[in-house]
Amino acid sequence: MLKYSTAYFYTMIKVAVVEDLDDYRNGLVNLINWTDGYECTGAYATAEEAIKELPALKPDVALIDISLPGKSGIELVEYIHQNISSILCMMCTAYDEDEKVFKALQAGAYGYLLKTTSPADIMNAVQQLVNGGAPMSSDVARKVIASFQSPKKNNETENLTAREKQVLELLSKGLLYKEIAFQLSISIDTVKRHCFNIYEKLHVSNRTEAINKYHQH
Amino acid sequence: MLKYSTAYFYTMIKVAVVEDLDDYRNGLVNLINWTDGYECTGAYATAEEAIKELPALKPDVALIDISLPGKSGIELVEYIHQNISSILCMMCTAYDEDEKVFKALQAGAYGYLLKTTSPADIMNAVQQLVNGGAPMSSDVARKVIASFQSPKKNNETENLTAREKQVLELLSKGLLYKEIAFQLSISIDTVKRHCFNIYEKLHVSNRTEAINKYHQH
DNA sequence: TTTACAATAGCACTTTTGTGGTAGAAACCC
DNA sequence: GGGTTTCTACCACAAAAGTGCTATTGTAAA
Repeated sequence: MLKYSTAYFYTMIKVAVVEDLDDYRNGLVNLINWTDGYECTGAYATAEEAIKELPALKPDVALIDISLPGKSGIELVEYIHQNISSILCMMCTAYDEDEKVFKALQAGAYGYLLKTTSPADIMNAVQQLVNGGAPMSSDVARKVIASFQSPKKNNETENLTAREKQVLELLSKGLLYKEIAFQLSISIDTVKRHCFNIYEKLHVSNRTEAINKYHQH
Repeated sequence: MLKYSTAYFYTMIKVAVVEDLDDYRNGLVNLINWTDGYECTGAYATAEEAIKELPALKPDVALIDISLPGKSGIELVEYIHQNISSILCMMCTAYDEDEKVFKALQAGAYGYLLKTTSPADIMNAVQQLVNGGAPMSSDVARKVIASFQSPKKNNETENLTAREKQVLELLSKGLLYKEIAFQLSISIDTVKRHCFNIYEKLHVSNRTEAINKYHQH
């Protein structure tokens, strides 16, 4: 490797692999090391092993099997996303695991590969990931979008007057009546009145329920 | 059209176009009508015109320019998503409008086209949309995923015991102390105690603030 | 010009919350 | 075994929230 320039070495993209099937894991490791500009800095059969070493190695990318024995790939992604967020996670999955893929993305992955993907396409996907993309199939993308779209607004909150919405907004920040009164330069009793009206309009009976309706969830 | 079989007619995918540039709009209309299996059921220069006719026509797909004069394409998507949710919206956009595209997706679109896209690829994208996909570029997909991923959990909430988390969960639903007590089969005073401890650990002083910390925001 | 509604405010009262103290039983860790 | 933490529970009190009245003002709609 050092035969080539050291400058080249420094731009190497470091990839780790977490996969329980020995053959597939070794295949990935070889593929990565054989590809110009990439090096495999770690290969693990379980999430537990990976968690021990990844924090020190900090690879750029981690290829993670979605269904690892023991601690699952999804749990591993969650751990990495929460604790070593510089690592970009890509899931490796068999067919028909849409639900799992979705959960993995939610947990912190940015893409996934089918295990049937060709070596060239695997490295394309990794490259895409590093370049700020999110390699995934179109139907998974649709699911992701659907879940991120703002939920349909409840008509009920639209019945609120501007002032009531303002009060509700402050209410949702956890302010007391007297604090809201101070902020809006009105009396506590008026704030109470607004809240009372808000609760009636939203058909709820306390601030928490009102806030929940307001935030839709 | 009816020259061909009527069965064929019934499976036609209906596409509407909302685009202010006459040439581009007409180009899309022709492209759609020339493509087997598709028909254009409406072409509008503004969102306002579209809103008048779309509820009755209910096309399968709407191609919408993202920056329409007057009511924007994003507002139109929002309207459609809220009111005629059977229509799949795809945005048409020039370059460098990532932010707008992102907002359009959030408002209810499921994909987007660059205006430089070739006729064949446009119809591919429409097909993808109808088949449950979400045609978009990889970097927009990444943005979408990033915003949908569960935010990093606050360390503070991790200090809570299992029971405290359970209480906080119920608290966040708007339940009263006595309701929580009933659900957990413990006394009201114990619930109060748990809440008191929760507030201390989270450094807050009422349920709303605790819930806000819990939900991270 | 009525009518309707929004915003304001006060008062009285009940219920719910939040704070403080104490304390026993069970589980877990050195 | 001894120490620590967690869950449980009771009491008392202060603070805040919620409910039910009434009432004035300004503004917008019919």
